[in-house]
Amino acid sequence: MPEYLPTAPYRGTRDFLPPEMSVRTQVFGKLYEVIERYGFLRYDGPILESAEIYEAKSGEEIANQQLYTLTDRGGRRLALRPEMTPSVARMIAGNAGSLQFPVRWYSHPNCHRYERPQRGRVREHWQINVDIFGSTSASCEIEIFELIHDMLGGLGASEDMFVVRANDRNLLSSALTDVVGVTQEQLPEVFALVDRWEKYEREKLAASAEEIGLSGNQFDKLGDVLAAGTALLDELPAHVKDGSNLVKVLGSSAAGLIRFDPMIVRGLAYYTSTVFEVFDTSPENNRALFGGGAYSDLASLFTPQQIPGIGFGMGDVTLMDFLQTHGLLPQPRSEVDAVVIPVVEELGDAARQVAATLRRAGIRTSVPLEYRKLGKELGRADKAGARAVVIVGQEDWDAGNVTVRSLVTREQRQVTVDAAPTTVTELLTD
RNA sequence: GUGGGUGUAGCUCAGUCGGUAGAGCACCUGGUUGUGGUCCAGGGGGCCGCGGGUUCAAGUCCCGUCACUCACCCCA
Repeated sequence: MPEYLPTAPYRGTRDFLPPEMSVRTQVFGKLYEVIERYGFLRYDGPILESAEIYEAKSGEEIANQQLYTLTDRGGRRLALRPEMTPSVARMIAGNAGSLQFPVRWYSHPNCHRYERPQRGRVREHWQINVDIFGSTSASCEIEIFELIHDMLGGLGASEDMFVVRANDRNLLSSALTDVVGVTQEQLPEVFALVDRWEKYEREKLAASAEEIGLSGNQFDKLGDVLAAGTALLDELPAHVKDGSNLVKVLGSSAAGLIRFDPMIVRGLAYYTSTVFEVFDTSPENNRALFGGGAYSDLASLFTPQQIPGIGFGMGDVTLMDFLQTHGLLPQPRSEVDAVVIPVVEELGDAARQVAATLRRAGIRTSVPLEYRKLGKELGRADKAGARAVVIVGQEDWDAGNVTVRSLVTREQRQVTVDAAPTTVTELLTD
């Protein structure tokens, strides 16, 4: 008995069969269109990168536990990219001399992380990355927030289906040190505590706070700060607020695009000021849909030139969950619009000639690759999603005619060969 | 890495007290030599995840293992 290899894809990766691929193509095609409407240009890069570029900035978890690494034949340590930001930082740094900043770039790479798969998380995901490099203006934040709303809106989402929660790490730092009295040394740990504030029960949070060295009083004050919303801003020093792009956004006509939320922190180490996460408002998807933030000096690994930026990554897994939950997934496209069927095997050549005229008219057309009886082919054409067939029979063909039949209404018409494309088009546009 | 759930036909699943492997859908053929979706008749398909144990006998009970899945950790 021979041993066969498994047909299932590698754990945490997915095959995209044509129906699913069709849905994805439509969804992402729409997103590309919206993004490009803002003037963003698409780029791409290698899936393999030097492992070093992830070890400094991506955060310990990704580098130590989630990175797929390998050594090439020359002994170089490589990694499958777990995210796109270090790659694009490398590209920007390497080409900074010839770019006119600020630049708007986007990409749609597949990224790999070695993790345990579950809802909203796999080992290979496709992530749309959108970034603006070379500007620290608050207009960048505003444009990114507008774009997020337009992207989700373009997919059919209404404003009540999602919320953009935004924070500024500098505002939070100030609140923690100036209002709660957290020391500089405690700050990273308190950030981590804030990050899980919503997930843990109060006792668990209190225990963590005590471990960090916060008093009971400070812990209560921390809770007040995180729940304060925009009222928190009144308690912060003027120079901190003056330096915050997010405060500028909140004072602009774009304020309605976001909800200020001191609880948003995000794990990635390179964010330095604005951070945001987009949440599905339906309870089934409690995880953040996607998120991003601003960084003051992303390319420091590659160049002394300081290049700031802001951007976000939108993963396909959580996005598809969101669209499915809200009934926003498009239908897969049919295989073809029309099928040309020869009634007898000898008319196969004639059928191909007719099909060629339909294709020249832009009609997606197939001809059966193996001869079958007409009745069978009509059924197969219908199943393939064709809405029209062209029947090529001996008597018709001898007279220069074919029969065009609608698979929807069952009407059929005898027309000349030359008139077939127009007749099919009429049926398809009805 | 930790914990729970589930593995039977291509898909969804049933399988009682351990006693020869089932249904629906899908697929193929015929009824119908140039007209499909309905209907009728027939047919192909199974290492019951894998390995071991108990038993006269295991899809069923026990142990192990792998896979899938959900949650934790973390993150898109």
